[in-house]
Amino acid sequence: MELRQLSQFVAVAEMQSFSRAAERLSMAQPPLSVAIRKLEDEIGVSLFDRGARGVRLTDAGEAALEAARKCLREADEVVSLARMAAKGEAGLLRIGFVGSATFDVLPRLIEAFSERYPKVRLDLFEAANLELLQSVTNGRLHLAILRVPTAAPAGVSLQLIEQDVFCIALPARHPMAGRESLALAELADEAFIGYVPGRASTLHAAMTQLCLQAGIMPRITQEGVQVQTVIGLVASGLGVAIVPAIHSQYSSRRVVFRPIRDLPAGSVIGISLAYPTTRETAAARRFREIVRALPPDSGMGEEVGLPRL
Amino acid sequence: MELRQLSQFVAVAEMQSFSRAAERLSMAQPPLSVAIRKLEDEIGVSLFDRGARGVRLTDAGEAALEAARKCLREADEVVSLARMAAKGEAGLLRIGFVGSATFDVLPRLIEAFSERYPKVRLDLFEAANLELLQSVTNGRLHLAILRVPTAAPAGVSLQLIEQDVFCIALPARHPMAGRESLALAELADEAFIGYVPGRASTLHAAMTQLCLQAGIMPRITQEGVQVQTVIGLVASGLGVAIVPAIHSQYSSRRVVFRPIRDLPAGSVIGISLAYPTTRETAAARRFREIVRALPPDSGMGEEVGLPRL
DNA sequence: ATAGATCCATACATGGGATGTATCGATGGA
DNA sequence: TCCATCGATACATCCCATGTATGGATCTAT
Repeated sequence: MELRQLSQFVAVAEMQSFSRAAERLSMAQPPLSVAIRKLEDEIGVSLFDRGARGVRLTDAGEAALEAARKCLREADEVVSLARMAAKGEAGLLRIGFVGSATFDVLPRLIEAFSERYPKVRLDLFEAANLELLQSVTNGRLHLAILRVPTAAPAGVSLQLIEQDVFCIALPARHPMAGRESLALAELADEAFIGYVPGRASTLHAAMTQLCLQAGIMPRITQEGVQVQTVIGLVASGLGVAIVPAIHSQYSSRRVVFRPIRDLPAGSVIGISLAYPTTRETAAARRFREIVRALPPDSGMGEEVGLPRL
Repeated sequence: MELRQLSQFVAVAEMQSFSRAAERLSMAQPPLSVAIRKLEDEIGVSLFDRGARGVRLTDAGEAALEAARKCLREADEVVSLARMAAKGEAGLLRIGFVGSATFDVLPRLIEAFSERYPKVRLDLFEAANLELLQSVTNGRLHLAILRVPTAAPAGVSLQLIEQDVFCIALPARHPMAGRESLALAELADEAFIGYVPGRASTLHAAMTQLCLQAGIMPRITQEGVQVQTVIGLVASGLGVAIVPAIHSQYSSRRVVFRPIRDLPAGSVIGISLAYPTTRETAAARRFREIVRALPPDSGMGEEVGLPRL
């Protein structure tokens, strides 16, 4: 059985006539009769009752008609999906992300991308920066959303999604909570909430370097992996923390966020997209296009004079 | 594009090799390569990355693979449905029924039939006896479940589903409610709930004949179409009624049912299946087989000495 | 009632395409 | 460096889908 026969079957069923169906199919009537007869022979049941004034579907034909239409639609879908996938408008996209992205970046990107390319299935995996970069390198992931600055291995490129600066998070009852801005040196004697070096290594490294440049050695009493966890510990009054300013818009009354005065120019953090420089799939390129077109989120970053990366 | 090409595409995708796929398809490798190449040309995108150690699906191929499998399954479904429909195991069955059937017969039959032949869609229509018989005659209905005795037109046969006898329904507070059985003559002066002649003509005629044979002329004060309605009127104390004994098992405390003493042998009522003697569809025959095999419902009919029709 | 129109089936010829055989070229492993 | 493996190419063959011509059955109209 072939699709051609199914088209012919549907045409005859809809036209209720071999002659008119043949006309619609741009073919002569006799070969159409032969083709339908062969189809019937193959299935083993007759699909039409032949009358002198046209044909009518048998019960078997009636039962098979819908399935035949569905089969033809599915065949069109094969072509459509293949063509769309070649343009990156269908298929599968495996994206890894760091925990920080779940907070704001990931839902925004997914919503924007899925609206534009609904036929692309997104498979999402959470992991740490290092593992994400490895997965992009060996092809297990098409894209990764990770913390920068980070050292990208050869063959992996980075595209900035969103840049940000550090700010200070203080408990609302902290003596310095009323100040408009703070220098890091003023916090030299405070208890700090830091980042777990292994699992939030980018933030850990950036914070350490920032403190080094400010000439302080922070006394770290607690460590968190997620920024939200760190802020939660600050809210509990356990200490102060250095956090990405973007997080300032989502927090409780128990915490205040203050810009860092005299922030060194190089201490910029952000979220980037990692993608294979070569072997990038079409869908991944579409995703990057969406990211590029998306307006950046308006956090505190711009208020505090966000430098360009 | 043809189903053969889709099978070949799926085979190559699953085997990840042209040679092995060709073997599975019982064909030589070169024509398989040519066929896939033609498919790719037609779609306009390449489906495989050819390597020296086999082939791998491209993103487009990956996206199209599932649709291709679904298309092939649907093609099988076409054959399967046609064959099953020819045996009456799939397709559509239009069945008409009288209101009395909704009460017990219809749900039992539908459940039994649908369990055995789940691929047959049942379309159900309620109508009166006369209209049902016309619809069976002109083919609008494949089967009809109706009240007997009835005069079937030429070309329509009847198959008994369930036979029953009349019994007396009395309000529970009626003076004669305590009697074990009643003769119709004893009710000569009672107010009767009857049946609307036009819309419950079989019951009306059977009741009329029964009273005629008993030598009484019932004083009918109310009329109902549905037996349940008539019983409801009896429950309200508006009179007594002659109803099919099968209904005795489903009623309230306000009504009692008593056998009719000296019931004439010919006064048997029932529910039958009407079907076209010729031009009966296979599915209709399957339905009648199910009906024949189904055990009869155990109502009061047997207790009062149900005669055979 | 009969002639014509309509519609599907049959018979036969033809051309395109699916398949097979033989062979080549490329790639990876020993 | 040689060999094995795998897919691509070239060419021949045969099947089958299609077209043309025609027959047979049924319905309609005069």
